[in-house]
Amino acid sequence: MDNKTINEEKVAKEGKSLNFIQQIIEDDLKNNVNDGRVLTRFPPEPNGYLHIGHAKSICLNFSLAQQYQGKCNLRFDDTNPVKEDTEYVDSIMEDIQWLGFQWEGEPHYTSDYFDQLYEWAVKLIKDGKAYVDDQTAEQISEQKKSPTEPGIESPYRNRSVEENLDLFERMKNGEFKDGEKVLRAKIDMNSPNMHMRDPLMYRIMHAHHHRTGDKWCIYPMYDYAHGESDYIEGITHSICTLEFEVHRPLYEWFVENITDTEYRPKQREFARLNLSYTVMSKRKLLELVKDGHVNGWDDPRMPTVSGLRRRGYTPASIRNFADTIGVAKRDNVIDVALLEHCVREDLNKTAPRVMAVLDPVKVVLTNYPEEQVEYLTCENNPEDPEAGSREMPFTRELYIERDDFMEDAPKKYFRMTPGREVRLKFGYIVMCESVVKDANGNITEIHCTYDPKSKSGSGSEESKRKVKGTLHWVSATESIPAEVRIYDRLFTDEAPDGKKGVDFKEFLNPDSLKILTNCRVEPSLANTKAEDHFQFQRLGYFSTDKDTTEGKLIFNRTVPLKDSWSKIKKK
RNA sequence: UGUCCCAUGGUGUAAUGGCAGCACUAGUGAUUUUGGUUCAUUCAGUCAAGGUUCGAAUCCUUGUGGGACAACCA
Repeated sequence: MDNKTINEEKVAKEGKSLNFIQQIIEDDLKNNVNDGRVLTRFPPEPNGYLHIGHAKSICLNFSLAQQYQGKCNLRFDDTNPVKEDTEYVDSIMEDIQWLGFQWEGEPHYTSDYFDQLYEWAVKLIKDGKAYVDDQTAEQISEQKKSPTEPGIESPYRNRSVEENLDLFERMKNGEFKDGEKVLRAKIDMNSPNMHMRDPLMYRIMHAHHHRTGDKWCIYPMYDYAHGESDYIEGITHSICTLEFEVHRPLYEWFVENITDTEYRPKQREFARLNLSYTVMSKRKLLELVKDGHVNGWDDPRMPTVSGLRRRGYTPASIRNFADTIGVAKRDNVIDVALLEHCVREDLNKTAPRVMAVLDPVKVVLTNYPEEQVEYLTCENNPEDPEAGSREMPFTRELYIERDDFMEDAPKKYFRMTPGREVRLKFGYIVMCESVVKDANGNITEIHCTYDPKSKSGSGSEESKRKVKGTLHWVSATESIPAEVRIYDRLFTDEAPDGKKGVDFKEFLNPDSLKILTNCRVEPSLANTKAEDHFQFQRLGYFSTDKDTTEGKLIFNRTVPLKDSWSKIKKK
């Protein structure tokens, strides 16, 4: 498929400037660094579902590869068996492909490299650059001291190579319990960079690994495994988020001390995505799921890839979003309005227009023949001439939106009110003559007359008459019932997790989900399938939910249309 | 009283010593059988002080502000 985004086209057309990572790559290419190859990688830990922040990283890594005739690997960073599971492996692969990307060859796993990593650890021991420490986690942590004071060397730091080799092998063979021993790199306990104060390389974990089973009871730490894995795969540009910046010297130390070639993978860091009105940390998202504030990881209010997908976001809109927000090193909070803009921009061009009435009130055309069903031609998408048209039934009894009628309307109300003409989209001009109310004064029926000569597209004088309002509608007798789920932002505060001492759940929006069960949609929607996208005329973009069955249609509102009327109304 | 990173309209991002631009948001107007779209248009920015230079958002110095780092997590 063509993954070119709107922005990439703009770059080509306008010669837009490069982000700092593209500049680094172009410099490397110019200097023939690593033979002018570009190989990036997306390295998730399979311990949860992907969110929009991961999507940014995915788009970055895969797009860079595409742009520079390179490749992008997928590598599952599975060095901690107690947190990881194949369930996540599968969902991650599905999300990446749904976004429109394909990794190079088979997926890789850090666990594929456990043998090699072990061998290199042995080499580091032999070179006097690693040692086995018998101390507890607490002791080791204490000796590291704080960033402002020098650390203390472990009493086991100067064990002989032979003893270290023997102990490390016995660690591997399962002779010790969890926590009894670790392997540490021998670097510098006085380094101002805490990560260089003899970091752990291996810990003992008698745990079942989702891929290597019970083969191993020692597992490498991220810092040791990541750079070496990049090295094994021949990654040229290892792009990660800002918090790993201080890890970089260690990343380079590990690669430097096992290689005898010129090649070096290059770690570079960019600022992670933050979205207003959203939390992004795995821990908090998990909390929302576990405590039942949302209905699972793919709840349409979640910022997960699967949640956005179910909400009705398209892959193109997310790719475009990632492109539009750019890549830089300063901390940022992107306005969710930009995400919403991106999906409207895409759906406006692609989503078929249909008629749906979410809060119906009955309209009776008193001068329209009973029993008559007339089929009106409706344009599927004014933005896309190729989209064609469909026929929609028009009858004496109709439904319109309760919001679209007012008994005493202000001047600027361009909808139905007694004595003012409005057009029913694709149909006739009608005028309200009277209303019928129940005992409580609620309107139950609106009686109108229609102008038979005003039919849309008939070419008559009356059909060309301008009236101020155009309403959407469905036939009362021919339309079908549906449930519509209206979503609002999950949090009421711009920065729900940015408040010290306040739990982010304090800011949960109690009205983030409204379920409307009384909706009516035009009959052409009878055969809609999950993940179909529509514009409900005048209302917004909607997507068919996966819970839809033959007898029960369910739609999710992706995002409402921009609405200048609600702003006028407030004034 | 450490090391590292960062600082451009409300938000995000460009300008690589030479006209501070683009997008989103907000406002206004035109078009419109969607109060949508589209088009036009307005508001709004270089953290501060000093230095180098013909010329500084950009280079230097010193501040100020924000962030990361002290998991047997990644």
